[in-house]
Amino acid sequence: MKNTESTENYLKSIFKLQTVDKKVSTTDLADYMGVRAASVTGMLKKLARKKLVSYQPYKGVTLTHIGRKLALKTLRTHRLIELFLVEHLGLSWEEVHGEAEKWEHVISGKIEERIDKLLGYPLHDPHGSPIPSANGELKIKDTVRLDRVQEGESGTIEEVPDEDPEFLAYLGENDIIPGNKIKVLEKSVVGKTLKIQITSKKHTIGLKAAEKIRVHQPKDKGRK
Amino acid sequence: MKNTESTENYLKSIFKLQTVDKKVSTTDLADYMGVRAASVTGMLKKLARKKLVSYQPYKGVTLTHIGRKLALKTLRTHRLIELFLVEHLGLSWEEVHGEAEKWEHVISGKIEERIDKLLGYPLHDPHGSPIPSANGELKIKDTVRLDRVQEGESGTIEEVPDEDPEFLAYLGENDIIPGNKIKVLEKSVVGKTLKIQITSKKHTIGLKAAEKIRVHQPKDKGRK
DNA sequence: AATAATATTTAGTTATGACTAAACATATTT
DNA sequence: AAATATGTTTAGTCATAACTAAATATTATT
Repeated sequence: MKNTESTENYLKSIFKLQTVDKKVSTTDLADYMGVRAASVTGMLKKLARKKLVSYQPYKGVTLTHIGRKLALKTLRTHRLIELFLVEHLGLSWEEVHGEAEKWEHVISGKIEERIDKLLGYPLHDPHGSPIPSANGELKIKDTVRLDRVQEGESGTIEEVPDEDPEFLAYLGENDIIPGNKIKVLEKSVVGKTLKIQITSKKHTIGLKAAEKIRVHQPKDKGRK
Repeated sequence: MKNTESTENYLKSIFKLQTVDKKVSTTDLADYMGVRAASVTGMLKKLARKKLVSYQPYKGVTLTHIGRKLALKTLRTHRLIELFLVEHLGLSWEEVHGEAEKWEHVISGKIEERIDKLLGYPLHDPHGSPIPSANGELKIKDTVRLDRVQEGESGTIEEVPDEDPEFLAYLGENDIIPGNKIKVLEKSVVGKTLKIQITSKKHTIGLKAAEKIRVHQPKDKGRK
C-alpha cells in the first residue's frame, strides 16, 4: 500500500509526457526514464492495480485523478527544492535538477511547508515552471513555443526545461532566462535557425532548441 | 560496488555500538536497528566481502578503517542536517533525528559543503554531539556520565542522545540542554534518582536516564 | 492483403534486503 | 559433565524493480 520512490518517478514522468499528448506509450516512457520497455510494462501493471494510472495494454497510459494528485505533489516538492537550492545554497540552475530528483522522495510534509514559507510561497521554480499548490493544483500559463513566435514579435521568456544541465548552461550564457524580454528578429525555416534579441545582445539559436523554450506574449502579440 | 542506504545504516549503527564495547554482537545490532538477527548475519557477510567490516561468525563485528571512514562520513552528514533543520527551518531538536535519517543518504558532497558553510563550520549538532570533519576525523571530548557525577559537583551539559523524541522533549522541558550549567545536589542510590540544579530550577531525574547524559567537568571537578 | 518493421508484452532471471523456521554453537546452571 | 537456555547461522521465501530473450500485436509498406 505504500508508495515507493519508483512509483513517484513513474507518475511524475507520465505527467510530463501526458501534457504533450494525451496517452503515453510504453516506449516513450521507457526512453524518457532510461529503462527498458519491458520494465515499464511490468510497472504499469502495478500502478494500475493501485489505481494510480489507467492502463490499456498496447494503447498507453493516463494518470487517474489520484495518480495526478500524487504526481503534482512530487512535482511541487521537486520545484520547491530546486528553488531552495538556488536561493539558499547558491547552486546554479543547471545543478539543481539532479539533486532535487533525490531530495523529493525524502522530504516530509512538514519540511516542505517550512521550505515553502522560507522561500516566501513562491509560484515558480528557477526554470520558470509553475509550482503546484499544496492541494495539488497547477495553473498553466498561456505561453507559446519560441520557434512559433513570428518575426518581429516579442515577449518574455516564461519557462525552460530543467533536465539537461548542458542546455541550461548554454541558455544561461546567452541570457535566455525566465523574465527576460525576447524579440524574434529573423526566422530561417531552411537554415532551421532563429535570430533573437535578448536584453541588449543578439543571438542565433537552432529551431529545435527553440521548441523547448516557452514564451509569454501580451494580447497584442508583442507588436510595437 | 556501490554503497546502498542500508550499508550506510549498518556502518553507522556498528560505529555507535562499537564505542560502547569493542566488538558488536549480531543480536545487539539487530535490536538496535530493529531487524531480525538472521537479517543482520546476512548483511554482515556482504559488508565483510566489501571489506567494510571485519566479521568473525559467532564472535561479532568491528569496522575496518574504510568502514569507519564511511560511517563517520554518514554521521557527519546526519549531524550537519540536524543542525540545519533546527537553525534554518526552525524544527525542534526532537524532530530532526528522524528527518536526518532520510536526508543523510541523498545529500551530495557539494551540498554538504554548502550546508557546512551556511552553518559556519559548526563543531556540534543540536544534541551536543561532535560533527566529524570532512576527512572523517572525530575528536572525542572528555566527559562523564551524569549518573557518575558526585554529590555537590557541577559541570556543563555536553551531549544527549538524539534518537528518542520523547526523551528529548522531556530534557528540553527541564532545561537539560547542552551548554547549560548543572549541579548534582543529591544522589539516591536506593531510590535510583538524582536531584539536580539546572539554571535556576531544581529537578529530580532517574539514574537510568542520567546515564544517557554526558557532562563536561572542569579539572577541579567543579567544586566551588 | 501479405510482408516487413516497429511496438509491446510475457516469461524467466537477477540483486537487494527484509523475513521465518530449523539447525547449530556457545554459555550458564544444576 | 549433562541439561538447559540463549545466541547465531543456514536454508529457503518474499517483495521490489530492474534486466534479457522470445513471443505476440500493431502499424506501415508494397
